[in-house]
Amino acid sequence: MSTQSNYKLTLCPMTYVLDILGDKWTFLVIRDMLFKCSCRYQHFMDSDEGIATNILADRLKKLLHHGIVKQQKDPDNGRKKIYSLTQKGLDLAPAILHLIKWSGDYDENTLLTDDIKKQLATDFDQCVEFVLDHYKKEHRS
Amino acid sequence: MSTQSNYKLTLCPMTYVLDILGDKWTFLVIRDMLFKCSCRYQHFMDSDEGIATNILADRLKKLLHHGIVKQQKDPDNGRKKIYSLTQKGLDLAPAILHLIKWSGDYDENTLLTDDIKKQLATDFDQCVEFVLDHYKKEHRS
DNA sequence: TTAAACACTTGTTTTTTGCAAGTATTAAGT
DNA sequence: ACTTAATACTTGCAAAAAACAAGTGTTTAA
Repeated sequence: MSTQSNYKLTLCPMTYVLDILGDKWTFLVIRDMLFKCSCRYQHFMDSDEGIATNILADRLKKLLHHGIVKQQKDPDNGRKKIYSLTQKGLDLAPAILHLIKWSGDYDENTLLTDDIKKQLATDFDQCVEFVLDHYKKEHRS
Repeated sequence: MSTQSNYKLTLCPMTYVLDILGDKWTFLVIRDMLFKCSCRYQHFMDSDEGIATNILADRLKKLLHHGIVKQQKDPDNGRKKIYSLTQKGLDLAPAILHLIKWSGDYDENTLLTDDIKKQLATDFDQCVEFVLDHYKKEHRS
């Protein structure tokens, strides 16, 4: 970062990020897709955090509109819709994983194991790779 | 990440993160501290996004309570309070910078220069270092 | 000792969320 | 073909949170 002088001006705008992600439920929907392989409406509804159905519908619409999530019909059952992450959505993985790492460092009731905390600390990029590979594997079958 | 089997169970909990950061204004306060060297109430109030005073007071209280921000009296002027980030707060820098990088990749109206985008793409860790060094430098003077 | 700067608080309106119930579309069974 | 059920939502209403406007307490400078 050579142009030290004006990094304040150029680095700080977050409107785009916050318009899309500045909301707990949006984050949780993406988390469910990335880590729990949720891909259907009911999966998100069943999540522990208990999202309301109108909020879920709203957030999915927003995520579709922003091209973070895509939707398709289940070829085996036309009643079902399958939601999945686009590349744009997958590119959020490092940021989300960083937040998870952070919570592992500071939440005294974290559910992260010492093993995983250690891997996040020493091989962060590899952890991201692992998560993405795992996601792609699930979405081929 | 060797324990492939149950990473879903162990990686996904984000309650701690979202209780603290699952809110647009909290994020903006931290952003202002990290990138704009805001350290006083009025700085945050003056931010472009236009936070309301009661919301700002609430979020600062929350951030103090969670140990992300600390508060001290200005030795030169007892009317002023100086807010600054703790190590816990500074440790959010990589996650926030990742989100900024992401917005640079996908926001067609991004304010990030090509130069900075390139540096974020090729030397992400160095960018984090730079931001943290810059912060520490400002908070010594 | 008065006035003004700074960091808030309080009260009210508006917006968003959470909850419960209902609806539209597709599919499966008879 | 017709009924029933599954899935993915929508709608209406009460409660919570945010936005807006105004006021307050403390410190300091004149």
